[in-house]
Parts: sequence; C-alpha cells; structure tokens
Amino acid sequence: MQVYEELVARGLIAQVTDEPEIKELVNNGKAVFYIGFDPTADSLHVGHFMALCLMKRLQMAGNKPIALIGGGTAQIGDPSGRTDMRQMMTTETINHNVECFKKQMSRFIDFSDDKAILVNNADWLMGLNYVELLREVGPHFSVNRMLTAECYKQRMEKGLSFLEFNYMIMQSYDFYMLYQKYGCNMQFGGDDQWSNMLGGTELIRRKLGGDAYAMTQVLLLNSEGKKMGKTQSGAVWLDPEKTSPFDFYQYWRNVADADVLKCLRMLTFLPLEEIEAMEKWEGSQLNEAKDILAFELTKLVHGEEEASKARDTSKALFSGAISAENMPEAEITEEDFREGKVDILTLLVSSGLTSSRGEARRAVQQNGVSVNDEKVTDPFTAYEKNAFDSDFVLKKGKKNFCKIVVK
RNA sequence: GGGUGGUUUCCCGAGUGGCCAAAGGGGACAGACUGUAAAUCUGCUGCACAUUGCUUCGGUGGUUCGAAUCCACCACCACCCA
Repeated sequence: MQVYEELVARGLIAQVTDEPEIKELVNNGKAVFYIGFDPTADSLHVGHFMALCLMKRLQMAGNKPIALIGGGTAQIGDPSGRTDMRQMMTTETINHNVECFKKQMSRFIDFSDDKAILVNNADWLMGLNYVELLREVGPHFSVNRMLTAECYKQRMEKGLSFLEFNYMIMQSYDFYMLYQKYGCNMQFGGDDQWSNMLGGTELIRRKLGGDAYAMTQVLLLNSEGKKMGKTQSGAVWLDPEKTSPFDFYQYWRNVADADVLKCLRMLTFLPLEEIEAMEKWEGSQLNEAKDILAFELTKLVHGEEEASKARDTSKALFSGAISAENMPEAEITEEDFREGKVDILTLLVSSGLTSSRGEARRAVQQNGVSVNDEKVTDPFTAYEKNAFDSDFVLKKGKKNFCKIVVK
C-alpha cells in the first residue's frame, strides 16, 4: 500500500484539489509540501501533533516537508471557524512562542541534511509594503468570492474585522512565496483551512501560471462532534511541563469507546492490519485498545520510558494497589501545619487537588477523598507530621491523586 | 458620525429596588452502577475555620435606609443608516 492509499485508509484525508495528481506526486516522493503552524501558544497541542504525523508519514515516503511557523500570520489571527475574534498577541509573545514551537518540532521532524525545512513567515510578511502588496496580489482576490468562503460563515453573524479578513491573503501569499523559493507544490492543513489554502493555489495559478495543490486533513472530532485534545482546563499540550506524560496518557486512556479505533488509525503509526484486528473487540476488551492507544501516543510524544512509567502508574493505581512510584508529588511546607498538624482540607488545597477549602470540604462530605485508600469522612481529620514519613497517598475521586511530601 | 439593542456567577440564560450568592439549562466535580467507557440516577457548583460573615452581576461615580435592578458618564460588542 502506498502512502496516499494509506492516508485514505486511515481516514485522514478530507478534501483534495486534484486527486490523481496529488496521488502521483505523493506516492513518488515528488511532493514538496508545507504545513503552517501559527504560534498562538507556547506549546504545540494535539492538533499540531496530527499535522506533524502527517509530515512524518510523507517524509518517510520520500517527500520533502516544509514546516512553516506563522510568526507573521499570528500577528493577524486566523478567523477560520471561530465565533469570536482572537485576542491580539504582542510581538514579544509571538516571538517567544515561535521559539517554543521550533524546539518542539525538531523532536518530531528530522530537519538535518535538508530533509525538511523550517521557515517563519515573519521573514517575508513583516517587511511587506502595503501598497505594493495590494498591487501585487490584490487584483487576484475577489471580495465577493472571499465573503462566501466557508471559513468566514460563522463570522458573518458575529462580525469580522478587516484585520482578520486579510488572513486568507497572508496565507495565500505564504504559499506563493514558498512555491517560488523552494518549489513547494503542495499545502496540507486542517480541514478548516480549506478556503485559505485554495486562496494560495489560485494565487499561484494567476500570478505564475503554475500548478499547486492542496489537501486537507480530517479534523479529529470525537463521537459527539467536538474537537479532541481539549479538556475543561484547556488543551492537551505536548510540552511535559504543561501536560504531564501521565495526564497525557490518561487523556487517551479515557477516550470514548466509539473513538478508540478512529484515534488509533489517525494518530498512531501502528500497521493498519493490527488496528483492523481490534475492530472485533467489544465491551471491556476495548480497554486494551485504549491502553495501546495511550501508550503509543505517549511514546511518540514523550518517549518510551515516560510512556512505560505512565502506564505502570495507571495500572497500579486502577488495579487498587497503591504504588507510590512514579506518582505525581505534591509538596507541603512548614506553614501548612497548625500546632504540629495538617488537616485534610489544607492537604487537598495545597496539593492542588481542589482549588478551595469549600471544594475540599464538599469532596470529603461526598465521600470522594481517601488517604492511602482509606476513606476520609470527617473534614476535620488532621495528621501529625510523622504521618508523612512513609508514603502518604492522597486521592480525590477516582482519577486524581498525588503523593504528599513535606517540604 | 447618527440610531437601536446589548454587557449577569465556567458557558447559555432568567432576574427591572429589599424575599439575590442571584431561577433554569449545559458543563465541571463527587457518589451509585460499571470496563479508568457510554447511558442513567443522586449530590454539588463564589470565598472564608458550615446556621454568621465577606466579595460578585462591563467600568466609575451618584440617588436610596437598601441597587444586578434607578440616574450620569465612560468602555466594549452587535445590528441598521451614512
């Protein structure tokens, strides 16, 4: 099976401009393609991860990837599929994020020996001259057409600023530049980028009479139609400082039954035959598939060692056996003690398991707190300092826990 | 620039002078049931050493014994007209 066929089989491809041509290029390693990443945060997240995987898959098939960091486009803010305007970011923030992105990306993609290129569109966008740009590309964009683009649909009700309206032009310009500088003949991106990407192919055709192609990737949605990789506390980050390998593992270990196979297909590099075999699995057997998914992804992002640790910890924890090994630690200090004792509420708050004493009290009253697997039912329970000499595992609910360490 | 409508606790959204820490829904959290799933049911959801207190309803000032609710100004958003 060739790459293109594999991408299709994995359910990764959403839309393409010219299927036969793209198939031909990609399968024969003749594509020089780019994917853009706007540095809107100081870490990559799962959505980016998918794109990086796609890069890797195509790179392995002999194609040449260009990772474009949108240091310039981030100054504008992509309105695609958004209901509200993005907050404008300062140039300092953007530059900081660009650095973070660069660092993380080089872990996934091999940029050595020109096997892949990393560029920042700030390099050409920031120096543009307004009138010159208007004369250069302006005539080739029809406002009437742009307004009907899918990516602005949601914004037609809420309002769209001129700043954001121009995002499509900037992205088109990127493609136009890369086409000339690096012979980039293809652009990939999330399906929400479709209109922006078409803008580029069109600009290249009109300005240069050249052919360039675009292909979008299916957005990773769960069975409820929501974007995956988000938790109530924000995105699932690839930076271990922002989302610990354990939490990362747990996120995937907890996906819905209906989503496991899809995630395995789209996100892992496991052979398709192996995944197909799992399709017969049902009920609690799916837990095994979830474990494989979680392990594989954690391995890809954080390395095998971290993945094993995360897996061991979770197995120990959920099989009931307490193992303080590899467990997240929370420190408490001298100040947490009153008359030589700490009460349970203070422990919960100091460890970050709950955000306020009220919440901690509720958790206790609702039977959700335990220490070393013993339920704590009295909110006034307090512990002497020597209680922490040996392992002291505090648990809130089924999935939140940590080992308490003094000072 | 002119006009109209709006800004409420994580989100949506009620509340138009005291009975408001603020209805209802969603989400989140905890419990039961389970498979670390889904569905369902229950509880809970501003803060603080719980019957009391404190800080909230875009911002600032004002009216009043008392304001999320009334007045003034400002800011932001949406729509219509130019």
